[in-house]
Amino acid sequence: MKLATWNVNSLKVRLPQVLDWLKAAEPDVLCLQETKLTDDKFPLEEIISAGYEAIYSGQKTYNGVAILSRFPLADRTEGIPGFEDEQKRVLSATVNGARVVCAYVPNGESPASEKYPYKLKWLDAFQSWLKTELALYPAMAVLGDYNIAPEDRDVHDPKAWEGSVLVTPEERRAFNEILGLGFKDSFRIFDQPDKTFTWWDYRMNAFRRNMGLRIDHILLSDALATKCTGCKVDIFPRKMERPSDHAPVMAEVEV
DNA sequence: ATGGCGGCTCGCAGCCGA
Repeated sequence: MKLATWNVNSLKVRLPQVLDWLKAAEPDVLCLQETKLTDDKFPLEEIISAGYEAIYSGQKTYNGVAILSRFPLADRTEGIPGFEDEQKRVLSATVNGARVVCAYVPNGESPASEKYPYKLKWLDAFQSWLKTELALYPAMAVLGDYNIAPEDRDVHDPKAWEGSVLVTPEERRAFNEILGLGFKDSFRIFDQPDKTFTWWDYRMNAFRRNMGLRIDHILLSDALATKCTGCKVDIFPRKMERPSDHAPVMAEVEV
């Protein structure tokens, strides 16, 4: 089963690219973030025509998550139970015996911003909830835009980024606490090319200069990680006209 | 060098992203 994640930065704008990528990459499950669509605007017909079913949790202008799947999606849940949040950032379902969580972690803006403690609180609630979920669902995949570059090798210029949001010790600690529950960063199970990133700023020709960060991740519970046969970032969509600033990531598990 | 680009909106300027 091929599991993928992609922050599309507006599904309205990126729908043609998403449909093209489904054909080219043939994921069985695709988690989308930043759909920026209310549920009544979700392009369900087009997704179904492409051979996928979909669940979605959206809002106007910001955030919004969706899961597309070639297999039936069961037991849909939305958000982090017990964590009050207007922002649509989490959606989960069971697919082919695996529990799939699609997450859009808050950005944080800057360590001085009030959005930064919100991000840390959010991550704390997310981690607590994942702990209880993992006990219920040993075969679990948590895919999404984590807005955290876990290590310096996930940053094009660690010195320039030092102290910035996405790379602070607190955010990295939160990421490692999730791993500590019993998850593996599927990308790091395998040898990977140096300077592999999933996000590049639209400005300053950042993509052409590969000035990027690896902030989109596929975490697999230990039970699924042992069945993982590969994980790759696909930078092809980032090269297209009017791209998302993020590239998709895809992992394969034998189930 | 705090800009840059691109998406959004009861738009024509200001917000948010990362």
